[in-house]
Amino acid sequence: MLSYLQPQLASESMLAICSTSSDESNKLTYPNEEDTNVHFNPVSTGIITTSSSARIPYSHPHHHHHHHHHRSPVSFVYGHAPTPTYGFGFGFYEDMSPFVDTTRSPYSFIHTTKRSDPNIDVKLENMDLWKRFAALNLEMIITKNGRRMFPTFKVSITGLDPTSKYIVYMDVVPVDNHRYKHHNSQWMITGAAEPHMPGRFYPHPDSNSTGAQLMKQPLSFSKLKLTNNTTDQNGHIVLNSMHKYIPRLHIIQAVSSSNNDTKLSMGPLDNVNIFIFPETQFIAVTAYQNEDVTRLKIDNNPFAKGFRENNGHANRKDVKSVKRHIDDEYDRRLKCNDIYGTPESSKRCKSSSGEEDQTPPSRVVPTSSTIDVPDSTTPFTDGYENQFHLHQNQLYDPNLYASPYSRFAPTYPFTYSTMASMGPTSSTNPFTLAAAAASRYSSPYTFSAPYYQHSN
DNA sequence: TCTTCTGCCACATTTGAAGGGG
DNA sequence: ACCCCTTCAAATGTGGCAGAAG
Repeated sequence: MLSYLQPQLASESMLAICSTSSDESNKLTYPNEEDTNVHFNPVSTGIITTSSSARIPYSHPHHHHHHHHHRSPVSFVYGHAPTPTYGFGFGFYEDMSPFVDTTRSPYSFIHTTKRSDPNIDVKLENMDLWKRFAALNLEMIITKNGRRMFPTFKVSITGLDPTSKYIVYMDVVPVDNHRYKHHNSQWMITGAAEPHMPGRFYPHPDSNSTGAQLMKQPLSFSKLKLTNNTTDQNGHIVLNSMHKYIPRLHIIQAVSSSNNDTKLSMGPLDNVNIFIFPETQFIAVTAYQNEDVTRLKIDNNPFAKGFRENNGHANRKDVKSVKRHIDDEYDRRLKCNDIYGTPESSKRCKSSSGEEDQTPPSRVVPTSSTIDVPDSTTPFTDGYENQFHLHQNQLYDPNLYASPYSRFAPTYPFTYSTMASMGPTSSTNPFTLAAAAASRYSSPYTFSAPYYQHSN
């Protein structure tokens, strides 16, 4: 492995990252049980953050003494998630009781695989909604052409270097090695999982931005799509139906190329930060299994308003009713038009980014975020091709990294065909490289080594 | 038989081009 | 010319449903 690396990158840190598929390396990357002095106790009164990711001090395997100042006063317990035998609980909890209601737990564990910059913190924006779904066992529809996630994965980031540029992207990885089925209103395991198709990474539209820009407003991954089409050519994330997954957020600090200020490149893999929110776990399905999940989606997803009770499908085949509905819509638009003069109403009537309307119908007043939150997707050109083109021209300097990683790329079967036609091959695509990098310290099947943060 | 998947549908939002006023 | 707002229509995002597929 070492011989594949360019000299300047064949650092000790690279060693640690590249070899983590083994148990030995896990001990290097994660604090092991000897490092902890607090045992996980679910009955404890300790309450930790539930809306924000916990801070995990990262200690370089070979430089512990250099990084002690990064350790937070919080103690951690390293727990190996037991293999769940039934239910849809969250890892460790299944040890104690099946079908855990995650919303009642005062704990939240962070399932992070790497956090190289301890200053970076990430908060899941719509945590309340995620938790309501998690309590029901969230299902995400996957389709041949790709389906968006709902709720939308939306985060706000703090602690970035304001002037440095970052690459921010998402992927979705298996939570366990099981295939599930829904039977008698319950999820249960039916067998072993199908192999996961790795390497599909979704770069955030604002990825080519400075830390200041990225921290300015929440980052929404609303346009990410999930598919079950293994031959997908659109760069969507490929999942297996009836399998359990969790999204991951990756933040990589970019490094300026020395001879060209406008080109940036992914830094050493040391700069990778990964964040996982257990509340965002879901089972991929081609059709909803639990009607409570369906109901909650309909009630909160603006695109599904047509299925809401009072204007919903009970009347869909009633022509008169449909016409009346259309007239109502016309009236509504007229009203909207009527009050366009006031700035406030103007904003409300303007198109919003959709996921902002996640308030249940019973809740009348939207939060101030409806008005204040900028649409982070504005500069998005809505095409992976353009994104990669952007990276090719402005962000990614192939000369800097093509060589060390090109040896890794062949281990990844997937290539962006659209990307290939743009110039760089999969071996020089920064996101393919990132995928290879990420997989080296976190194979989807070995990442069941969660941390449970426990307040002191 | 049973479970899972697909295509099409009605209803809704979003987008972006075109037009108008300042 | 420019910018901001409005309008409008096409594109796109939803879950239901029936039947196909396995």
